[in-house]
Amino acid sequence: MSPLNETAKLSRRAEVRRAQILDAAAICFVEQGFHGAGMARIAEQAGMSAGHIYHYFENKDAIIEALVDRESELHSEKMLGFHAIPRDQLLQELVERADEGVRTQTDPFQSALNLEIIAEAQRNPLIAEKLRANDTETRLAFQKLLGETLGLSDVEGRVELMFTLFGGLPIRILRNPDLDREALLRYLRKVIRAVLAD
Amino acid sequence: MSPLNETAKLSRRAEVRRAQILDAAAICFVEQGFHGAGMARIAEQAGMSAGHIYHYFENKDAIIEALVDRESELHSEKMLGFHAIPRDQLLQELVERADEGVRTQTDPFQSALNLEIIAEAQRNPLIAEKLRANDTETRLAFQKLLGETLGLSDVEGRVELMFTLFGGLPIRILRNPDLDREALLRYLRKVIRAVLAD
DNA sequence: AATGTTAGAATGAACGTTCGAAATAATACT
DNA sequence: AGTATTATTTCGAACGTTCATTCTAACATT
Repeated sequence: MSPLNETAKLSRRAEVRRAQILDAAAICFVEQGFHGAGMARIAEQAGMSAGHIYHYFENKDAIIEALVDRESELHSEKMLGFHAIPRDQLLQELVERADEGVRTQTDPFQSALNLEIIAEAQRNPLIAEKLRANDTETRLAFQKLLGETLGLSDVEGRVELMFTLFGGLPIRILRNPDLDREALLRYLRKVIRAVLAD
Repeated sequence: MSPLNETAKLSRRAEVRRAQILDAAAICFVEQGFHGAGMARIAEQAGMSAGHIYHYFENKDAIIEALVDRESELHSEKMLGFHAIPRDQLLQELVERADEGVRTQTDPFQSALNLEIIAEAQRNPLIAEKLRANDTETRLAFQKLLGETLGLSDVEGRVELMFTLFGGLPIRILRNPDLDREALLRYLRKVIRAVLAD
């Protein structure tokens, strides 16, 4: 075995463990909140002792930081995926994918985790910075998409409106769990067309 | 002094004290979150001892409950205010008052407090119920407004979209503190017209 | 004097974190 | 190959701190 192989194996092992902890932490944070979830509870969910978590994360804060990084990456990937769509199908695709966005953003687990991260960002400057960096990245990418591919002007306002709308869905589903997604979608599609039309 | 007068005076006194505590708690919750803010810190901000707060509130949970009640009432009043507008001015008014809504919902203190309440609602069923009751009340009132005053059909979807949009602003301002409110407003007004048109 | 009001120390529970030892895996040596 | 040695992983008990809450006694007001 080459040293490279060994290190890679060890790293992979550690990565699996880290992912295990992050999965457990996500569940606990959703159920009890970041401050409500104790390390003991997270450890139990991850199937290891509390003390052992500290071999993979410096402290509790580091766990939520890693969790935010992981979520940010997923979010970025989704957003950057739009760039692969040919320009003559883009508007149509955006309208049609609206319901996928609604489904994701109103998913009980995902929306709860999003809100938990948002709440933490309010008093943890590092988390806030991570969210803002991710927002800037995806916002500029979407602006570029609307400007270059669809040839729109005044892209800042259009993107802010779309981001406000989809970003607001987790709160919406919390305030009205019986939300009629289809009724909302009818007007959401109308809004997308109105905002992304010249 | 009549007993009535005495009781009224005492009640008023107690009400002032309660309001003092709620004001202090709101500040602390915004700064450190519900779980991060200690009773000692709240007491200091309110200008009294920690133990004394328990003469006005049974426990810490009761404070946030009262705070949510107070915010809900303010929210309801604002929403119900639209009913006083004559029908031929309503659409115009709604479009024009959009910037007032944006200002309120993106105000640093107010939006932070809103998000704090949202976060607490995620794991405190009583708070969640209060938010949902308030949402149902204001949602139905707004649906009635659109249906009866503007004569619109399919009001559920229209209202859900508008509520998602304004409700999403606190998250938006957190993710992008440099949000260009004017740019957003240009499209927000467009959306209001598109959603509230027949 | 009596009743209502306040302060702040005391209490007990919960939590994040540390630590030393036990178990397990990996490596070296005969 | 089989044993000895070293390294790594894992555990769970112990520590120190923090925090909500209670309690007792002092203070003010009527």
